[in-house]
Amino acid sequence: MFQVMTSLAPHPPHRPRAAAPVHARLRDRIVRGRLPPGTRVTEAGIAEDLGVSRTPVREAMHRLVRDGLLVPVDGHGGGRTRLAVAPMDPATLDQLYRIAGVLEGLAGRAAAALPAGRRATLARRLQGAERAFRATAARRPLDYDRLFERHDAFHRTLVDATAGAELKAQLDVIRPRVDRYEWYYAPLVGPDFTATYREHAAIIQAVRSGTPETIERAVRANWVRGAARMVRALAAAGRQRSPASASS
Amino acid sequence: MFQVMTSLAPHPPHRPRAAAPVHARLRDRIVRGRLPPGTRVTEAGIAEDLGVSRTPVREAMHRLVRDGLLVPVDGHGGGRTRLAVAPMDPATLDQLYRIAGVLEGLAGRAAAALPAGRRATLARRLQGAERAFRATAARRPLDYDRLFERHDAFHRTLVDATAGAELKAQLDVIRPRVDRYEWYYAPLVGPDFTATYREHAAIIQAVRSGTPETIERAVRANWVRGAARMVRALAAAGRQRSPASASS
DNA sequence: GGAGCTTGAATTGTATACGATTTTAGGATA
DNA sequence: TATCCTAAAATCGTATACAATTCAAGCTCC
Repeated sequence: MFQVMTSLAPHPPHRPRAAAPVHARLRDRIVRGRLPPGTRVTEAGIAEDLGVSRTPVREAMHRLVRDGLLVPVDGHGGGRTRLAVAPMDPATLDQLYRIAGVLEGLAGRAAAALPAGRRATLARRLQGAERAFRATAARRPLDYDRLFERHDAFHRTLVDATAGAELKAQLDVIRPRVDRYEWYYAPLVGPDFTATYREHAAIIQAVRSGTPETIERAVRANWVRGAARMVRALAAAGRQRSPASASS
Repeated sequence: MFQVMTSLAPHPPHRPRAAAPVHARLRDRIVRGRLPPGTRVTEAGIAEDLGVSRTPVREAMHRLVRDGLLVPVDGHGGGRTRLAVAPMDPATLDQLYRIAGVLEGLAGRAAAALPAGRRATLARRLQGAERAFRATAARRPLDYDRLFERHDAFHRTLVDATAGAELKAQLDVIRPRVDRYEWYYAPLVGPDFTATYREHAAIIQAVRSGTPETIERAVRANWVRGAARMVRALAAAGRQRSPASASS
């Protein structure tokens, strides 16, 4: 009887839309690593933690399963589904980034069909987003939180201007997972981002005056090569840790 | 007290997994057109109709929103979300098919990386699926239900053999919507499917001995041209109905 | 001392009660 | 007759109760 409204509004006996905030908070916790891969998550636990009943938590957890951030765990044959934070591995990373690449590539193609004025505007906006990204990447100490936002903003600028509602929705489905890998492993890839600069510049140039194929190729290359960089950095970090773990 | 167990098992007081069947049944009703676009759907109505409580219905409806088969309707500013069966229009059709094209194209690329034996097996299986498709398409009267299954089987054969789990999941997200358009408009496109035969043959040939790019192009062309055929047939049907509606 | 069984705790899935807000129908009035 | 106001119905979001199943620990028996 005492855990009601421990977290939100002052006293309203009715809190509309608790499910959305719960989903957002849980998603962020997973994406930012506060809930590491493999962590078991229970409805009652989260409900008590966030001060709401199981109902909205349940809804949020089902959405997170669809987002690919929670996965059913255990064989436990015909029983109910126990959930845990989805694992992370290089193979999944590669798949995810290729998917993001073809989807965003498809969005990019549409830039070539834009009227000249809007196309130029888009190129200018991308240039601005890229300038902000580079500025943040050049700062020391490196603020990876802000850098993540800037990088996201660059890609969103392109997608918002070119993708239809269906494509945006489709991109929204994988974005949380992609974001999680970005959040975890960007520090391993940095602090040198010249390869990213080059690829972003190619995208901007293609948007400015390229064919649909040129734009698509540039966008896809950025994602595929980004994944490769990340996998390489991951393997390097693993090699570094490997001997240490053998000695201890 | 009397509407309990009006529909399912003999007497089990507990029906595990009511949500999944509800989702499946509702999805099929929408895909097959028994719930036409624009139909308003309420939790209580479906619950009574299927003989379960609102809870699993609510879960199913939320999934259907994510599937894009139900959409929030009405402005009604800050209120709750009223749901209706999503509308259908040529622009959405085009977007969806392009998305399916790039995703399945990405899957197809992986066929080129298969060991020679499995690659040949896949080509043979595709050939078999295509043969079954053509046989069904040649029968009169045309059984569009069966034809739908055969067509689906061809594409599934490719995807199952080449796509990773992430890509399959991504394809599952748009499949219901694509299926709905197929179901509604395939009869308008038929009964001549020679263009589809040609494109499928190109896919099989590319899978047999093409480069990743060749395969991807063939798969994408099939989807993009399929959408174009459907939009054209739709416009033709509209032109036919248009004068009639003006006269009546 | 070890293996199998039994009981209890934990957890999910479903049903239902309740509150709040929007929509809509009906009536009164200008 | 049209419009505005009022009240009731409809509907969604949340909380909670209950059923059922699984997992684990402890106990008994060989």
